[in-house]
Amino acid sequence: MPKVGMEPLRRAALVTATIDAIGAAGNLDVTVSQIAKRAGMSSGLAHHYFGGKEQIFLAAMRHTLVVYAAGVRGAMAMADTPLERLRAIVTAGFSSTNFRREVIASWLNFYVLAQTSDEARRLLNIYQKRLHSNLTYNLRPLTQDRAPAIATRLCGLIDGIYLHEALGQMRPDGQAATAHVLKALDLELKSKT
Amino acid sequence: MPKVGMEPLRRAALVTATIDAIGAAGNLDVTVSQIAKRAGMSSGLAHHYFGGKEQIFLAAMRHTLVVYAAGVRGAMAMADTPLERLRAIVTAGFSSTNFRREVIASWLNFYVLAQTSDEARRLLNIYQKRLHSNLTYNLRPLTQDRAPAIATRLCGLIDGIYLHEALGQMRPDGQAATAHVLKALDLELKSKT
DNA sequence: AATTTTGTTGATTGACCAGTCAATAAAAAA
DNA sequence: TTTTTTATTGACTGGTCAATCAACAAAATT
Repeated sequence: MPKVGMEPLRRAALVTATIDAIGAAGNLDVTVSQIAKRAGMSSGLAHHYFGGKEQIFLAAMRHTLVVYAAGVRGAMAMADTPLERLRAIVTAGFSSTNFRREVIASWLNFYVLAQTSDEARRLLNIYQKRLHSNLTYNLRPLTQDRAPAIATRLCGLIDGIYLHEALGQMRPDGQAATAHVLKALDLELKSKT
Repeated sequence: MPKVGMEPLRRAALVTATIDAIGAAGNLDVTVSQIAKRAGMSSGLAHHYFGGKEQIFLAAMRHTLVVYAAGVRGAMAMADTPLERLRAIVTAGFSSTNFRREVIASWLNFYVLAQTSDEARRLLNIYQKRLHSNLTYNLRPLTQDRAPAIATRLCGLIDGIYLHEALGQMRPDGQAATAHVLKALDLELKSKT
């Protein structure tokens, strides 16, 4: 049976299976066997490729972040002005790819993981720093030295609304979420102080 | 040794021990024995009073919410105008009581618990609804029918900034957090649409 | 004084699971 | 062809832990 060149396929399968499993369980109490089964292989193989459970989680987290970053970059590339780019950043974060139940559940659990795992915290800080700096950079021409503070508020609002949608009993509504953040952006831009 | 009337004392000790233990561990992988030891009793007794692990967590969550709600009520009672009450709500949420590492860590983990436990989700929804309705009620005289939407954004911002402080490597800064939310409130109030 | 209620412990049980390992086999390299 | 590398499995081990239980003891009730 062994076909050569399986490693990347297996790793990818495990990563998406992990996100699905976390989404299904709602927490990180997911066994390696469950993940492996979902990915169509034995638990031994999962250990073989990733070494341990935490490394599987971290790989899933990295993947989530990479997908998110790619979405933001893609959306920004289509925009010509700072304002359009700001809108693109917000919209991309609430796009259907990043705003599915399983992905949201994963984020929530990564937050918790970041409290104990240095690597998880590092990854989360990269995301937060990048979001903040993307916003600041594009806010600068519009708001000068107020840009960093505004970016901080927008970051908070984005993550907060994300959280709210995650916990609300209703199906996550990316449209409404986006509209709220854009409204806040609007208010910030109109203000002179 | 058995002194009568211990039940309420034991329950209270277990609840605070649970919050401390979650804060120390950073997640819900806290054993009943650890909690019991921290509260100065045997694991059997913890089971005796609460029945099971999840119920201990839920009791801790209820306690956190009760303390939070009391803080908000207390701060609101000192205020005379809607605007002052709005400021009180925001400030109370970031007060030193609610803005300690262990409490923040507990909140984060309660978010995760809410994904699997109906009772946890119910409790969290109560908190969210109450916050939203407190804000809406006091925003109404100032902003009429825009109040609910503004309240939604403020809720999001509060929770989002709370989250950010929880995950940042620095010591949580309630002052700065409060200032950001109040600034956003200010912008919303100045806007005519 | 006898009985019931309340408080308390720590051992035990039964289940679960991460990580290891020996075994097997196809493919690639020597 | 022999050897090495890569792929794969599932059984096994050692450890952990939630929940239960028998036993003991003080206080309250009868």
